[in-house]
Amino acid sequence: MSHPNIVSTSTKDRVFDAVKLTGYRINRAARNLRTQRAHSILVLLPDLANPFFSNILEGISRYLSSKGYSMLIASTNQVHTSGELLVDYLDDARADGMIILDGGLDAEVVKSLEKASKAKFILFACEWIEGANFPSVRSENEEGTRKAVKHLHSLGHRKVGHVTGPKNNVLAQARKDAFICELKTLKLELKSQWIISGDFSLAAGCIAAQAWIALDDRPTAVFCASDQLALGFIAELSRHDYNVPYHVSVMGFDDIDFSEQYIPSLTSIRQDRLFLGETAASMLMQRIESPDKDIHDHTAILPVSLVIRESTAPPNLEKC
Amino acid sequence: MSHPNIVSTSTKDRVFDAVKLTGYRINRAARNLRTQRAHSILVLLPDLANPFFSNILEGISRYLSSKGYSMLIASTNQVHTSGELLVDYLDDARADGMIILDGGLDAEVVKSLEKASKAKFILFACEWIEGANFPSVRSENEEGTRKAVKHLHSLGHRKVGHVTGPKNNVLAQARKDAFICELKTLKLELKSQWIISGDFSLAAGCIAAQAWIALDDRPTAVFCASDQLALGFIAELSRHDYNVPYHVSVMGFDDIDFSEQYIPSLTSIRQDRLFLGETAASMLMQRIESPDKDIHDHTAILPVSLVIRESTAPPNLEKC
DNA sequence: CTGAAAGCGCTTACAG
DNA sequence: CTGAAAGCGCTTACAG
Repeated sequence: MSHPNIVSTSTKDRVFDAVKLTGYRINRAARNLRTQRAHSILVLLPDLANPFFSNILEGISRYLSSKGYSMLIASTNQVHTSGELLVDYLDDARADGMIILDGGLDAEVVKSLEKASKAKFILFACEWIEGANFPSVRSENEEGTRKAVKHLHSLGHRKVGHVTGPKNNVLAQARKDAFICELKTLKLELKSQWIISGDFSLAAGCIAAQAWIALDDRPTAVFCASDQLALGFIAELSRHDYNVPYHVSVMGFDDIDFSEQYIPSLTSIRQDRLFLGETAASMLMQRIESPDKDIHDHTAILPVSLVIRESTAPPNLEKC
Repeated sequence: MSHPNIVSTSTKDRVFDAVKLTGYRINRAARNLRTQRAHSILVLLPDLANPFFSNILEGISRYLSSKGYSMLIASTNQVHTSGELLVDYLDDARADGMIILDGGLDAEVVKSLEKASKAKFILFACEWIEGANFPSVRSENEEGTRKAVKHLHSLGHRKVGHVTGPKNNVLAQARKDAFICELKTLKLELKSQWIISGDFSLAAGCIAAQAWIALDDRPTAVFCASDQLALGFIAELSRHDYNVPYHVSVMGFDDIDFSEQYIPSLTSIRQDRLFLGETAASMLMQRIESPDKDIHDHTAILPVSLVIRESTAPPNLEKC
């Protein structure tokens, strides 16, 4: 049955008839043991409860199931708290490879992954580890940030602020650096208090809004490092009777589903998370299925696009 | 190593020393083959991209990893489109059991699951199949609906509408039936056009809002079968310059993260999805680990609670 | 092209 | 309490 084309037609028919008759189902545990393949890969999320990852999972799962592979899921917290080692998934033959969506792994864990016997089959998606040499798939964070700042600039904003993601997060860092860089390119002023620290969450967006309200000299537009930040920011402003985009324009990054339905709907930078998942899965599968081939596509950077909605508008100079 | 307590201490030490020295890792494929257990369970979602399920997954995953089990994920669409059979996961020894979060499976698929050799290890969570005999875990849909209607009634609303979930969905049906029933109990009027068909999505909420706007005699409060519906409903009303709760009170069901941050924040019926996931996993594991024991807890119904926020208020009679 | 044998790495029962 | 043997159900190489 593994190689149906090398036997005669009559034998093939007899075999397939017998399969139907007896209801034979292959036993994957036996096959996995014999082939030394788990025929499954592990996807590691920072936090299973975060809906941001749903679409990426969908993309990964689609690709894997088309190749007959299963998708195992774990979250960083759990692996740590349960005392399991991440590298065990590879070493104990539970998974043939790993897609890691968490760039915030402990240095110690990263080290153990780097020297794992199956280190070649570890790939980062969305986030990545600065300094480590794992292949990765990510969005155009810099270009997306430039698009955001340019959009606000083209609306007439000259005082633009930024709410960052969590300190030490690679995405947050990349977006913040690109933000500062683009402001310089456009020769826009940047006061240090216009950069407000956050952490990608709704709650952090609320706190950032309070910081914005407390400023003497407020930016007329704010680029948030995630949509959730932006949504929380807008919500808190609204509670203090500030209107978006009338008093301040607000942008996010990600374009999650809710952004379109929020009031006001949110201008954002769209990442195609489904495609990101599919790309990650296909890159990893390529390595697993042809382990000897030298593969050159080490980092895939996927395009993002500006989605203009109601939360950004020309600055309302009289009010600011 | 499977039974460390039946050997002498000295032997035990020698074994564990050797394990450390050689870096021995158990091969799970071999263990799975020998024990005839996959040590993993499959979670089937209707749609991986739907963030509603994230917290349930987190709950399931926590419980499973505490028992040394892995979590496999698939979505109904994919299983169908890839031509795989759902029942194969059980039959080919990939999974020891299944938690199904989709009550909308084809009758044919349900039938194949019912006569599966491992049918005892299939459990429904959140949704369920009317007429089938699988164990299930669900929230108090009826009681939650009663709490919602009572809340609106106690605010003074006498004309209460409902936006339903998808036709044929068990949750939608349960909530709609309970809604009609509670209105009768409270002796409230119910016009047939006050029940608006939806499908749990943001987009359906928008369409339902248009239907509400088009009514001659509008309900002063609307109970939506999901938070996403309610959020879409509010968004669309806002685009037509209707204010919630001033022109109409709106409630949801689920209490998803965004509901707290929406403008206005959403009054809802809270389901503890994390706990639901943990309960489902624990019920299933009990069956898997003691297959001979007769287990009586066939259906677990978990409590829900009313969360009052800004989207509901006393009716504004002059405006309606 | 076909059939029988070996072996993947465990666990379990059994003999000593 | 300890050690050696059998076997889970496949796949792969090998002999016919």
